[in-house]
Amino acid sequence: MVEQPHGDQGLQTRDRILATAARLFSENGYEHTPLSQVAREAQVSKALVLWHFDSKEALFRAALGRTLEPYHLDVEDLEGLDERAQIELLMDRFYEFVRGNVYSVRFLFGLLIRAEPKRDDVIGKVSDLYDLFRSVLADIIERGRARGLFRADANPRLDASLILVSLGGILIEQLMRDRDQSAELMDHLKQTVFRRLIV
Amino acid sequence: MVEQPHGDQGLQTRDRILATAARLFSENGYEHTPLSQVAREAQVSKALVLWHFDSKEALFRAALGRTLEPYHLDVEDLEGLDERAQIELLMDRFYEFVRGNVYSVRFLFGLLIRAEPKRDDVIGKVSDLYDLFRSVLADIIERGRARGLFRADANPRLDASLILVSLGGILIEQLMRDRDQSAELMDHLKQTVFRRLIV
DNA sequence: GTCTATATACAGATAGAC
DNA sequence: GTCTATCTGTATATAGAC
Repeated sequence: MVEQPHGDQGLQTRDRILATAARLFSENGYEHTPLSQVAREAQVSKALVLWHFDSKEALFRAALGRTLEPYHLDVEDLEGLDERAQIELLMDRFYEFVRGNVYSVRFLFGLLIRAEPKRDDVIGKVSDLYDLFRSVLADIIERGRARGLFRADANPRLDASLILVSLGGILIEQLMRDRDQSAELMDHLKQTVFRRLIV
Repeated sequence: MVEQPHGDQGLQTRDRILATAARLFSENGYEHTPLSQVAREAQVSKALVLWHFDSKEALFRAALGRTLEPYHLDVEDLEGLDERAQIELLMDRFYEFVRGNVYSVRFLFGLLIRAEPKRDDVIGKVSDLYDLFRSVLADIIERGRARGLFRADANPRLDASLILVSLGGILIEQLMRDRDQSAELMDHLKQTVFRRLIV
């Protein structure tokens, strides 16, 4: 896509369109968000939306970038904690992130699970994040084992994966069902994890 | 919807339309399945589809019923097995069912996770199945504990829930990612579960 | 019951004035 | 940059012949 030169007014408007699109795509999905709605809620005409972004698909990609911005894994503040506390912190962070980004998580999930258009774009990004999370967890488990804090028969790769899929399962339980027992389940998962890991 | 009287030919055709719709909705979702495609692949006209089913939505509901037919939980053959084997059998059955019904699972999942039309219809059915599965698991754990096979500190309700969400997590991992490590993870989950439960 | 032909609505996208 | 007006395609649904 070619970036036209914009004045201040243009940037402002373009940004408002983008923010509106990101919100609507997150809330209602690509299919259920007509350009007319984006235009209306951004208080511009359809034609202007398509002037800034060449097509609905281009708009989607741009909005996706914005939606994914808060998705990253911050590991800097893990230092100084023992391995158990590190794992616990990561699990809590995952949980809180999901709770704080329900709309976009639901949206991305829909993209990944369905045959929605252009899921290939996002699948790489989310996959990378997932793999990063897992490898960070596995490294922590490995270190804990080397230090003698965790059991010798801990399996860093599989234990990390199991923690992740369990977190994922709690997340979808939370996304799909009314009655939210996720806090209780999180506690129980932690107990189970550490009972398995800790010597 | 009013059921018109049909002759043999009508029933046959109606059934073919229904089967085609169920397959296409499962494969591509409601939004990506125009009536024209249903009609073409069922080798009838669009008008006939709408003669048998009053609207696309009515067709969807009818097809959904058919899609959900294989979704049930058979617990009769659990008798005679000890509690560990019962749990293992249920986990395997869940796993195999998902692998054998990828399309419809993916479809239902999409319905549940997204704001697709009429998800309320299906959510009850799937929710019931989920609750049934969990209560069956919880009962087995409770019995195993009473028998002294499982640890006294086993928590039937939470342990059952954790098994279920972990299974669910493995399932989505399997649905979303290319590299399929689900068999390995299933094994590891079982080990972890029984290490936690067994005395 | 099944068809062809058509009505109606709305989507994404373009043309051209300002 | 931003608009109004319009094009074009395709969707669901209906009318009416057979």
